[in-house]
Amino acid sequence: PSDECDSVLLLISGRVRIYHLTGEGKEALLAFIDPGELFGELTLVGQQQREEFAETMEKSRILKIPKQELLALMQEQPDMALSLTQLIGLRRQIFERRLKSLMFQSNRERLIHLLLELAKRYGVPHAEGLALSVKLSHQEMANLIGSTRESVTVSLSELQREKLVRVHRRQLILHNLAVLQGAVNRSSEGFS
Amino acid sequence: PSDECDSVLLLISGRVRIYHLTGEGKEALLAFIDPGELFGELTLVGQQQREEFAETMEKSRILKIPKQELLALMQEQPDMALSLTQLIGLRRQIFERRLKSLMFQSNRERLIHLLLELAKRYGVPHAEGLALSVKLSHQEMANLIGSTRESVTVSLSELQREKLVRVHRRQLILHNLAVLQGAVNRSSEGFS
DNA sequence: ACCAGATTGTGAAACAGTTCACACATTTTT
DNA sequence: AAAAATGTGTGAACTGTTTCACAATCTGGT
Repeated sequence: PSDECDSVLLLISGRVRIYHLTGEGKEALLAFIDPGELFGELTLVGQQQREEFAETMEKSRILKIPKQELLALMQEQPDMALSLTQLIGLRRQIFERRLKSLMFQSNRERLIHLLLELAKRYGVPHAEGLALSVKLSHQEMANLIGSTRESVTVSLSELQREKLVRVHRRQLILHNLAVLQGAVNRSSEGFS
Repeated sequence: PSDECDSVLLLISGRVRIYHLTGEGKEALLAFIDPGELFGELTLVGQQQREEFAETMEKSRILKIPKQELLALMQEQPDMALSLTQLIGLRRQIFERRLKSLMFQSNRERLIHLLLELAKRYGVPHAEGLALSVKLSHQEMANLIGSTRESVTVSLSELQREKLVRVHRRQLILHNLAVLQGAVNRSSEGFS
């Protein structure tokens, strides 16, 4: 934050974490950026100052795109404008869902919600279910769901005991997507 | 939700609440829509099904804009596309901030954060500070910050005792914006 | 000005989650 | 293959928040 704010960033290779630091030094993890993804895109909608930190997690190559150029491009190419709108909107949906999950759900439910979101993005087929192609520490998961390392450890072992999840060598495998879904929704499956 | 999803809504007059129901019947209040504001706009970014409920809080007039028409308009008028992007992005920022606030802040801090956000949107000058032009019950505030009615009552009276806030006849007056800000930020005021 | 309904204040008990502290295991470095 | 660093498991004490229950108070409608 407090950095200039006149460009959008495109990650070419590597990995970036977007996070925010709390007063008490806790870290609220907001997003991971994967290669080919844009970030810092809210500068386009008039954000004057960045609100969070971005940090590379490994050696990364980043392309800086001046805001003005991108705005000009959007003017000329309606399709470009549309895709950017979609990008922003899609991420907004993700934040909205996380917000709902955080508002009234228990620690365990929030963890399940996280696993399901990760599955959408990083899920790869696997003999025993769906494997996640990212390796996160309990601490990182805690930072994603607004909880503590210890609580994640507990909830996660609980899920393992219930055979809903397995952890092999730091890799997560979700066994029963349907049951996990059910454990989180319990309502909202809409019936008008 | 589970309703058709091929149009964006524009509120002409009245008031709308956007909310989500938890499994245990709790209500997560996501947003208020005021006259002149769009809602249900995420259908533009490919949302196939609505994820939350929208309910009028008073007699309201609503204009339904078919998604196709709006998309066509965006193609023709780049400015239109841009404003829509901005709308979506602006609201995303609000959700992001709420998320951060929810992640690791206490009940009291979340309430303060809410008051400050409300001040931005509904604040009107007042002899003793800034008055909010909306009247919310404690229950509604609780539903906005993912807490309970009783906790809001307690935190709010605490703030009154500290002379940071006053409630007149259901109307909130914030006395000391700066102190309230400080009570919530405590960090993140960026120093690069 | 009244009454009915909604909203607010408050305290005791229960609970979920955090914190702290330390043992144990796994991964990475040299 | 050690050694160092990082990550995980677990229990006891503590804390903040929720829940429940009820009294007190506002507020809008007639």
